[in-house]
Amino acid sequence: MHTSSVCGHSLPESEPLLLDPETAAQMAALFKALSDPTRVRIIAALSEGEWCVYDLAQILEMTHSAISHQLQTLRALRVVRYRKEGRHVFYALDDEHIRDLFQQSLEHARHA
Amino acid sequence: MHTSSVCGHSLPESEPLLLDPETAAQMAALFKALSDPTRVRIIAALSEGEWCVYDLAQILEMTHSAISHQLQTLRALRVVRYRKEGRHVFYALDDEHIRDLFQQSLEHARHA
DNA sequence: CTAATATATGAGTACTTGTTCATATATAGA
DNA sequence: TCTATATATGAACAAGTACTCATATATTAG
Repeated sequence: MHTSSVCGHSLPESEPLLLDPETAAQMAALFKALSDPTRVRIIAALSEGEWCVYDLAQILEMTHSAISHQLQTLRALRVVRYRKEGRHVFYALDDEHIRDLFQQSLEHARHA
Repeated sequence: MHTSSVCGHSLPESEPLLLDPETAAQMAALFKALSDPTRVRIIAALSEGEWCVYDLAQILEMTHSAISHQLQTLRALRVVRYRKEGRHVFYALDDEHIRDLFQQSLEHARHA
């Protein structure tokens, strides 16, 4: 009978160890923004400056619709912000943290 | 007639700007490891030390099967390594970079 | 005004994913 | 050996996702 086996290892009793589900979900949502190749490429482009949907579609060689859908996803995640100028809508990174995560993992990918 | 509009903005010609699809896919795969709340909580626990499947299931209050399936996913992504000891299989973080990404986003989540 | 351009968005669809359930394998203890 | 324990794994299923296509909206040019 044992309700909290530790397989012979000792639990650090004062430590959190278990992330509360809410924080875990929040972190997972952030990483989800970067868990798709198209969004990674969009963020790569936006880390150089702001771009309109039209140019992003050309740069990534994808349809405007596909890009626009992904941008709505990134907007919902508060990763990007936008600015209207005439017929164009310019998108830019809104969250500095995303840029850090992106850069850090880019360096890792490049010599891994 | 224009095949490379820049919406009035100038392209930094010497810059990459566009991430090659292969690198983008590689980065997306890494972030995918952290894009699920269950995996985030597993990684949170493993960042404190190694744990066997049995204990992880108790800590997260989930079935052994669900935990085991996720661990196979993390193994495939080379995020965790394992060590057999008797009936138990102890898992630990294999990739130091994951710990960095995890810690960085945890700090962000905690005062965001 | 009309026509063209830039973007947004809903529906549809193929694909992926996270879990449960049942079952299989492996090790330890009696 | 037989039984209980620890983990792994395949099938099934519901939910989510990334795209295409068609269409809608908004702005500019003529």
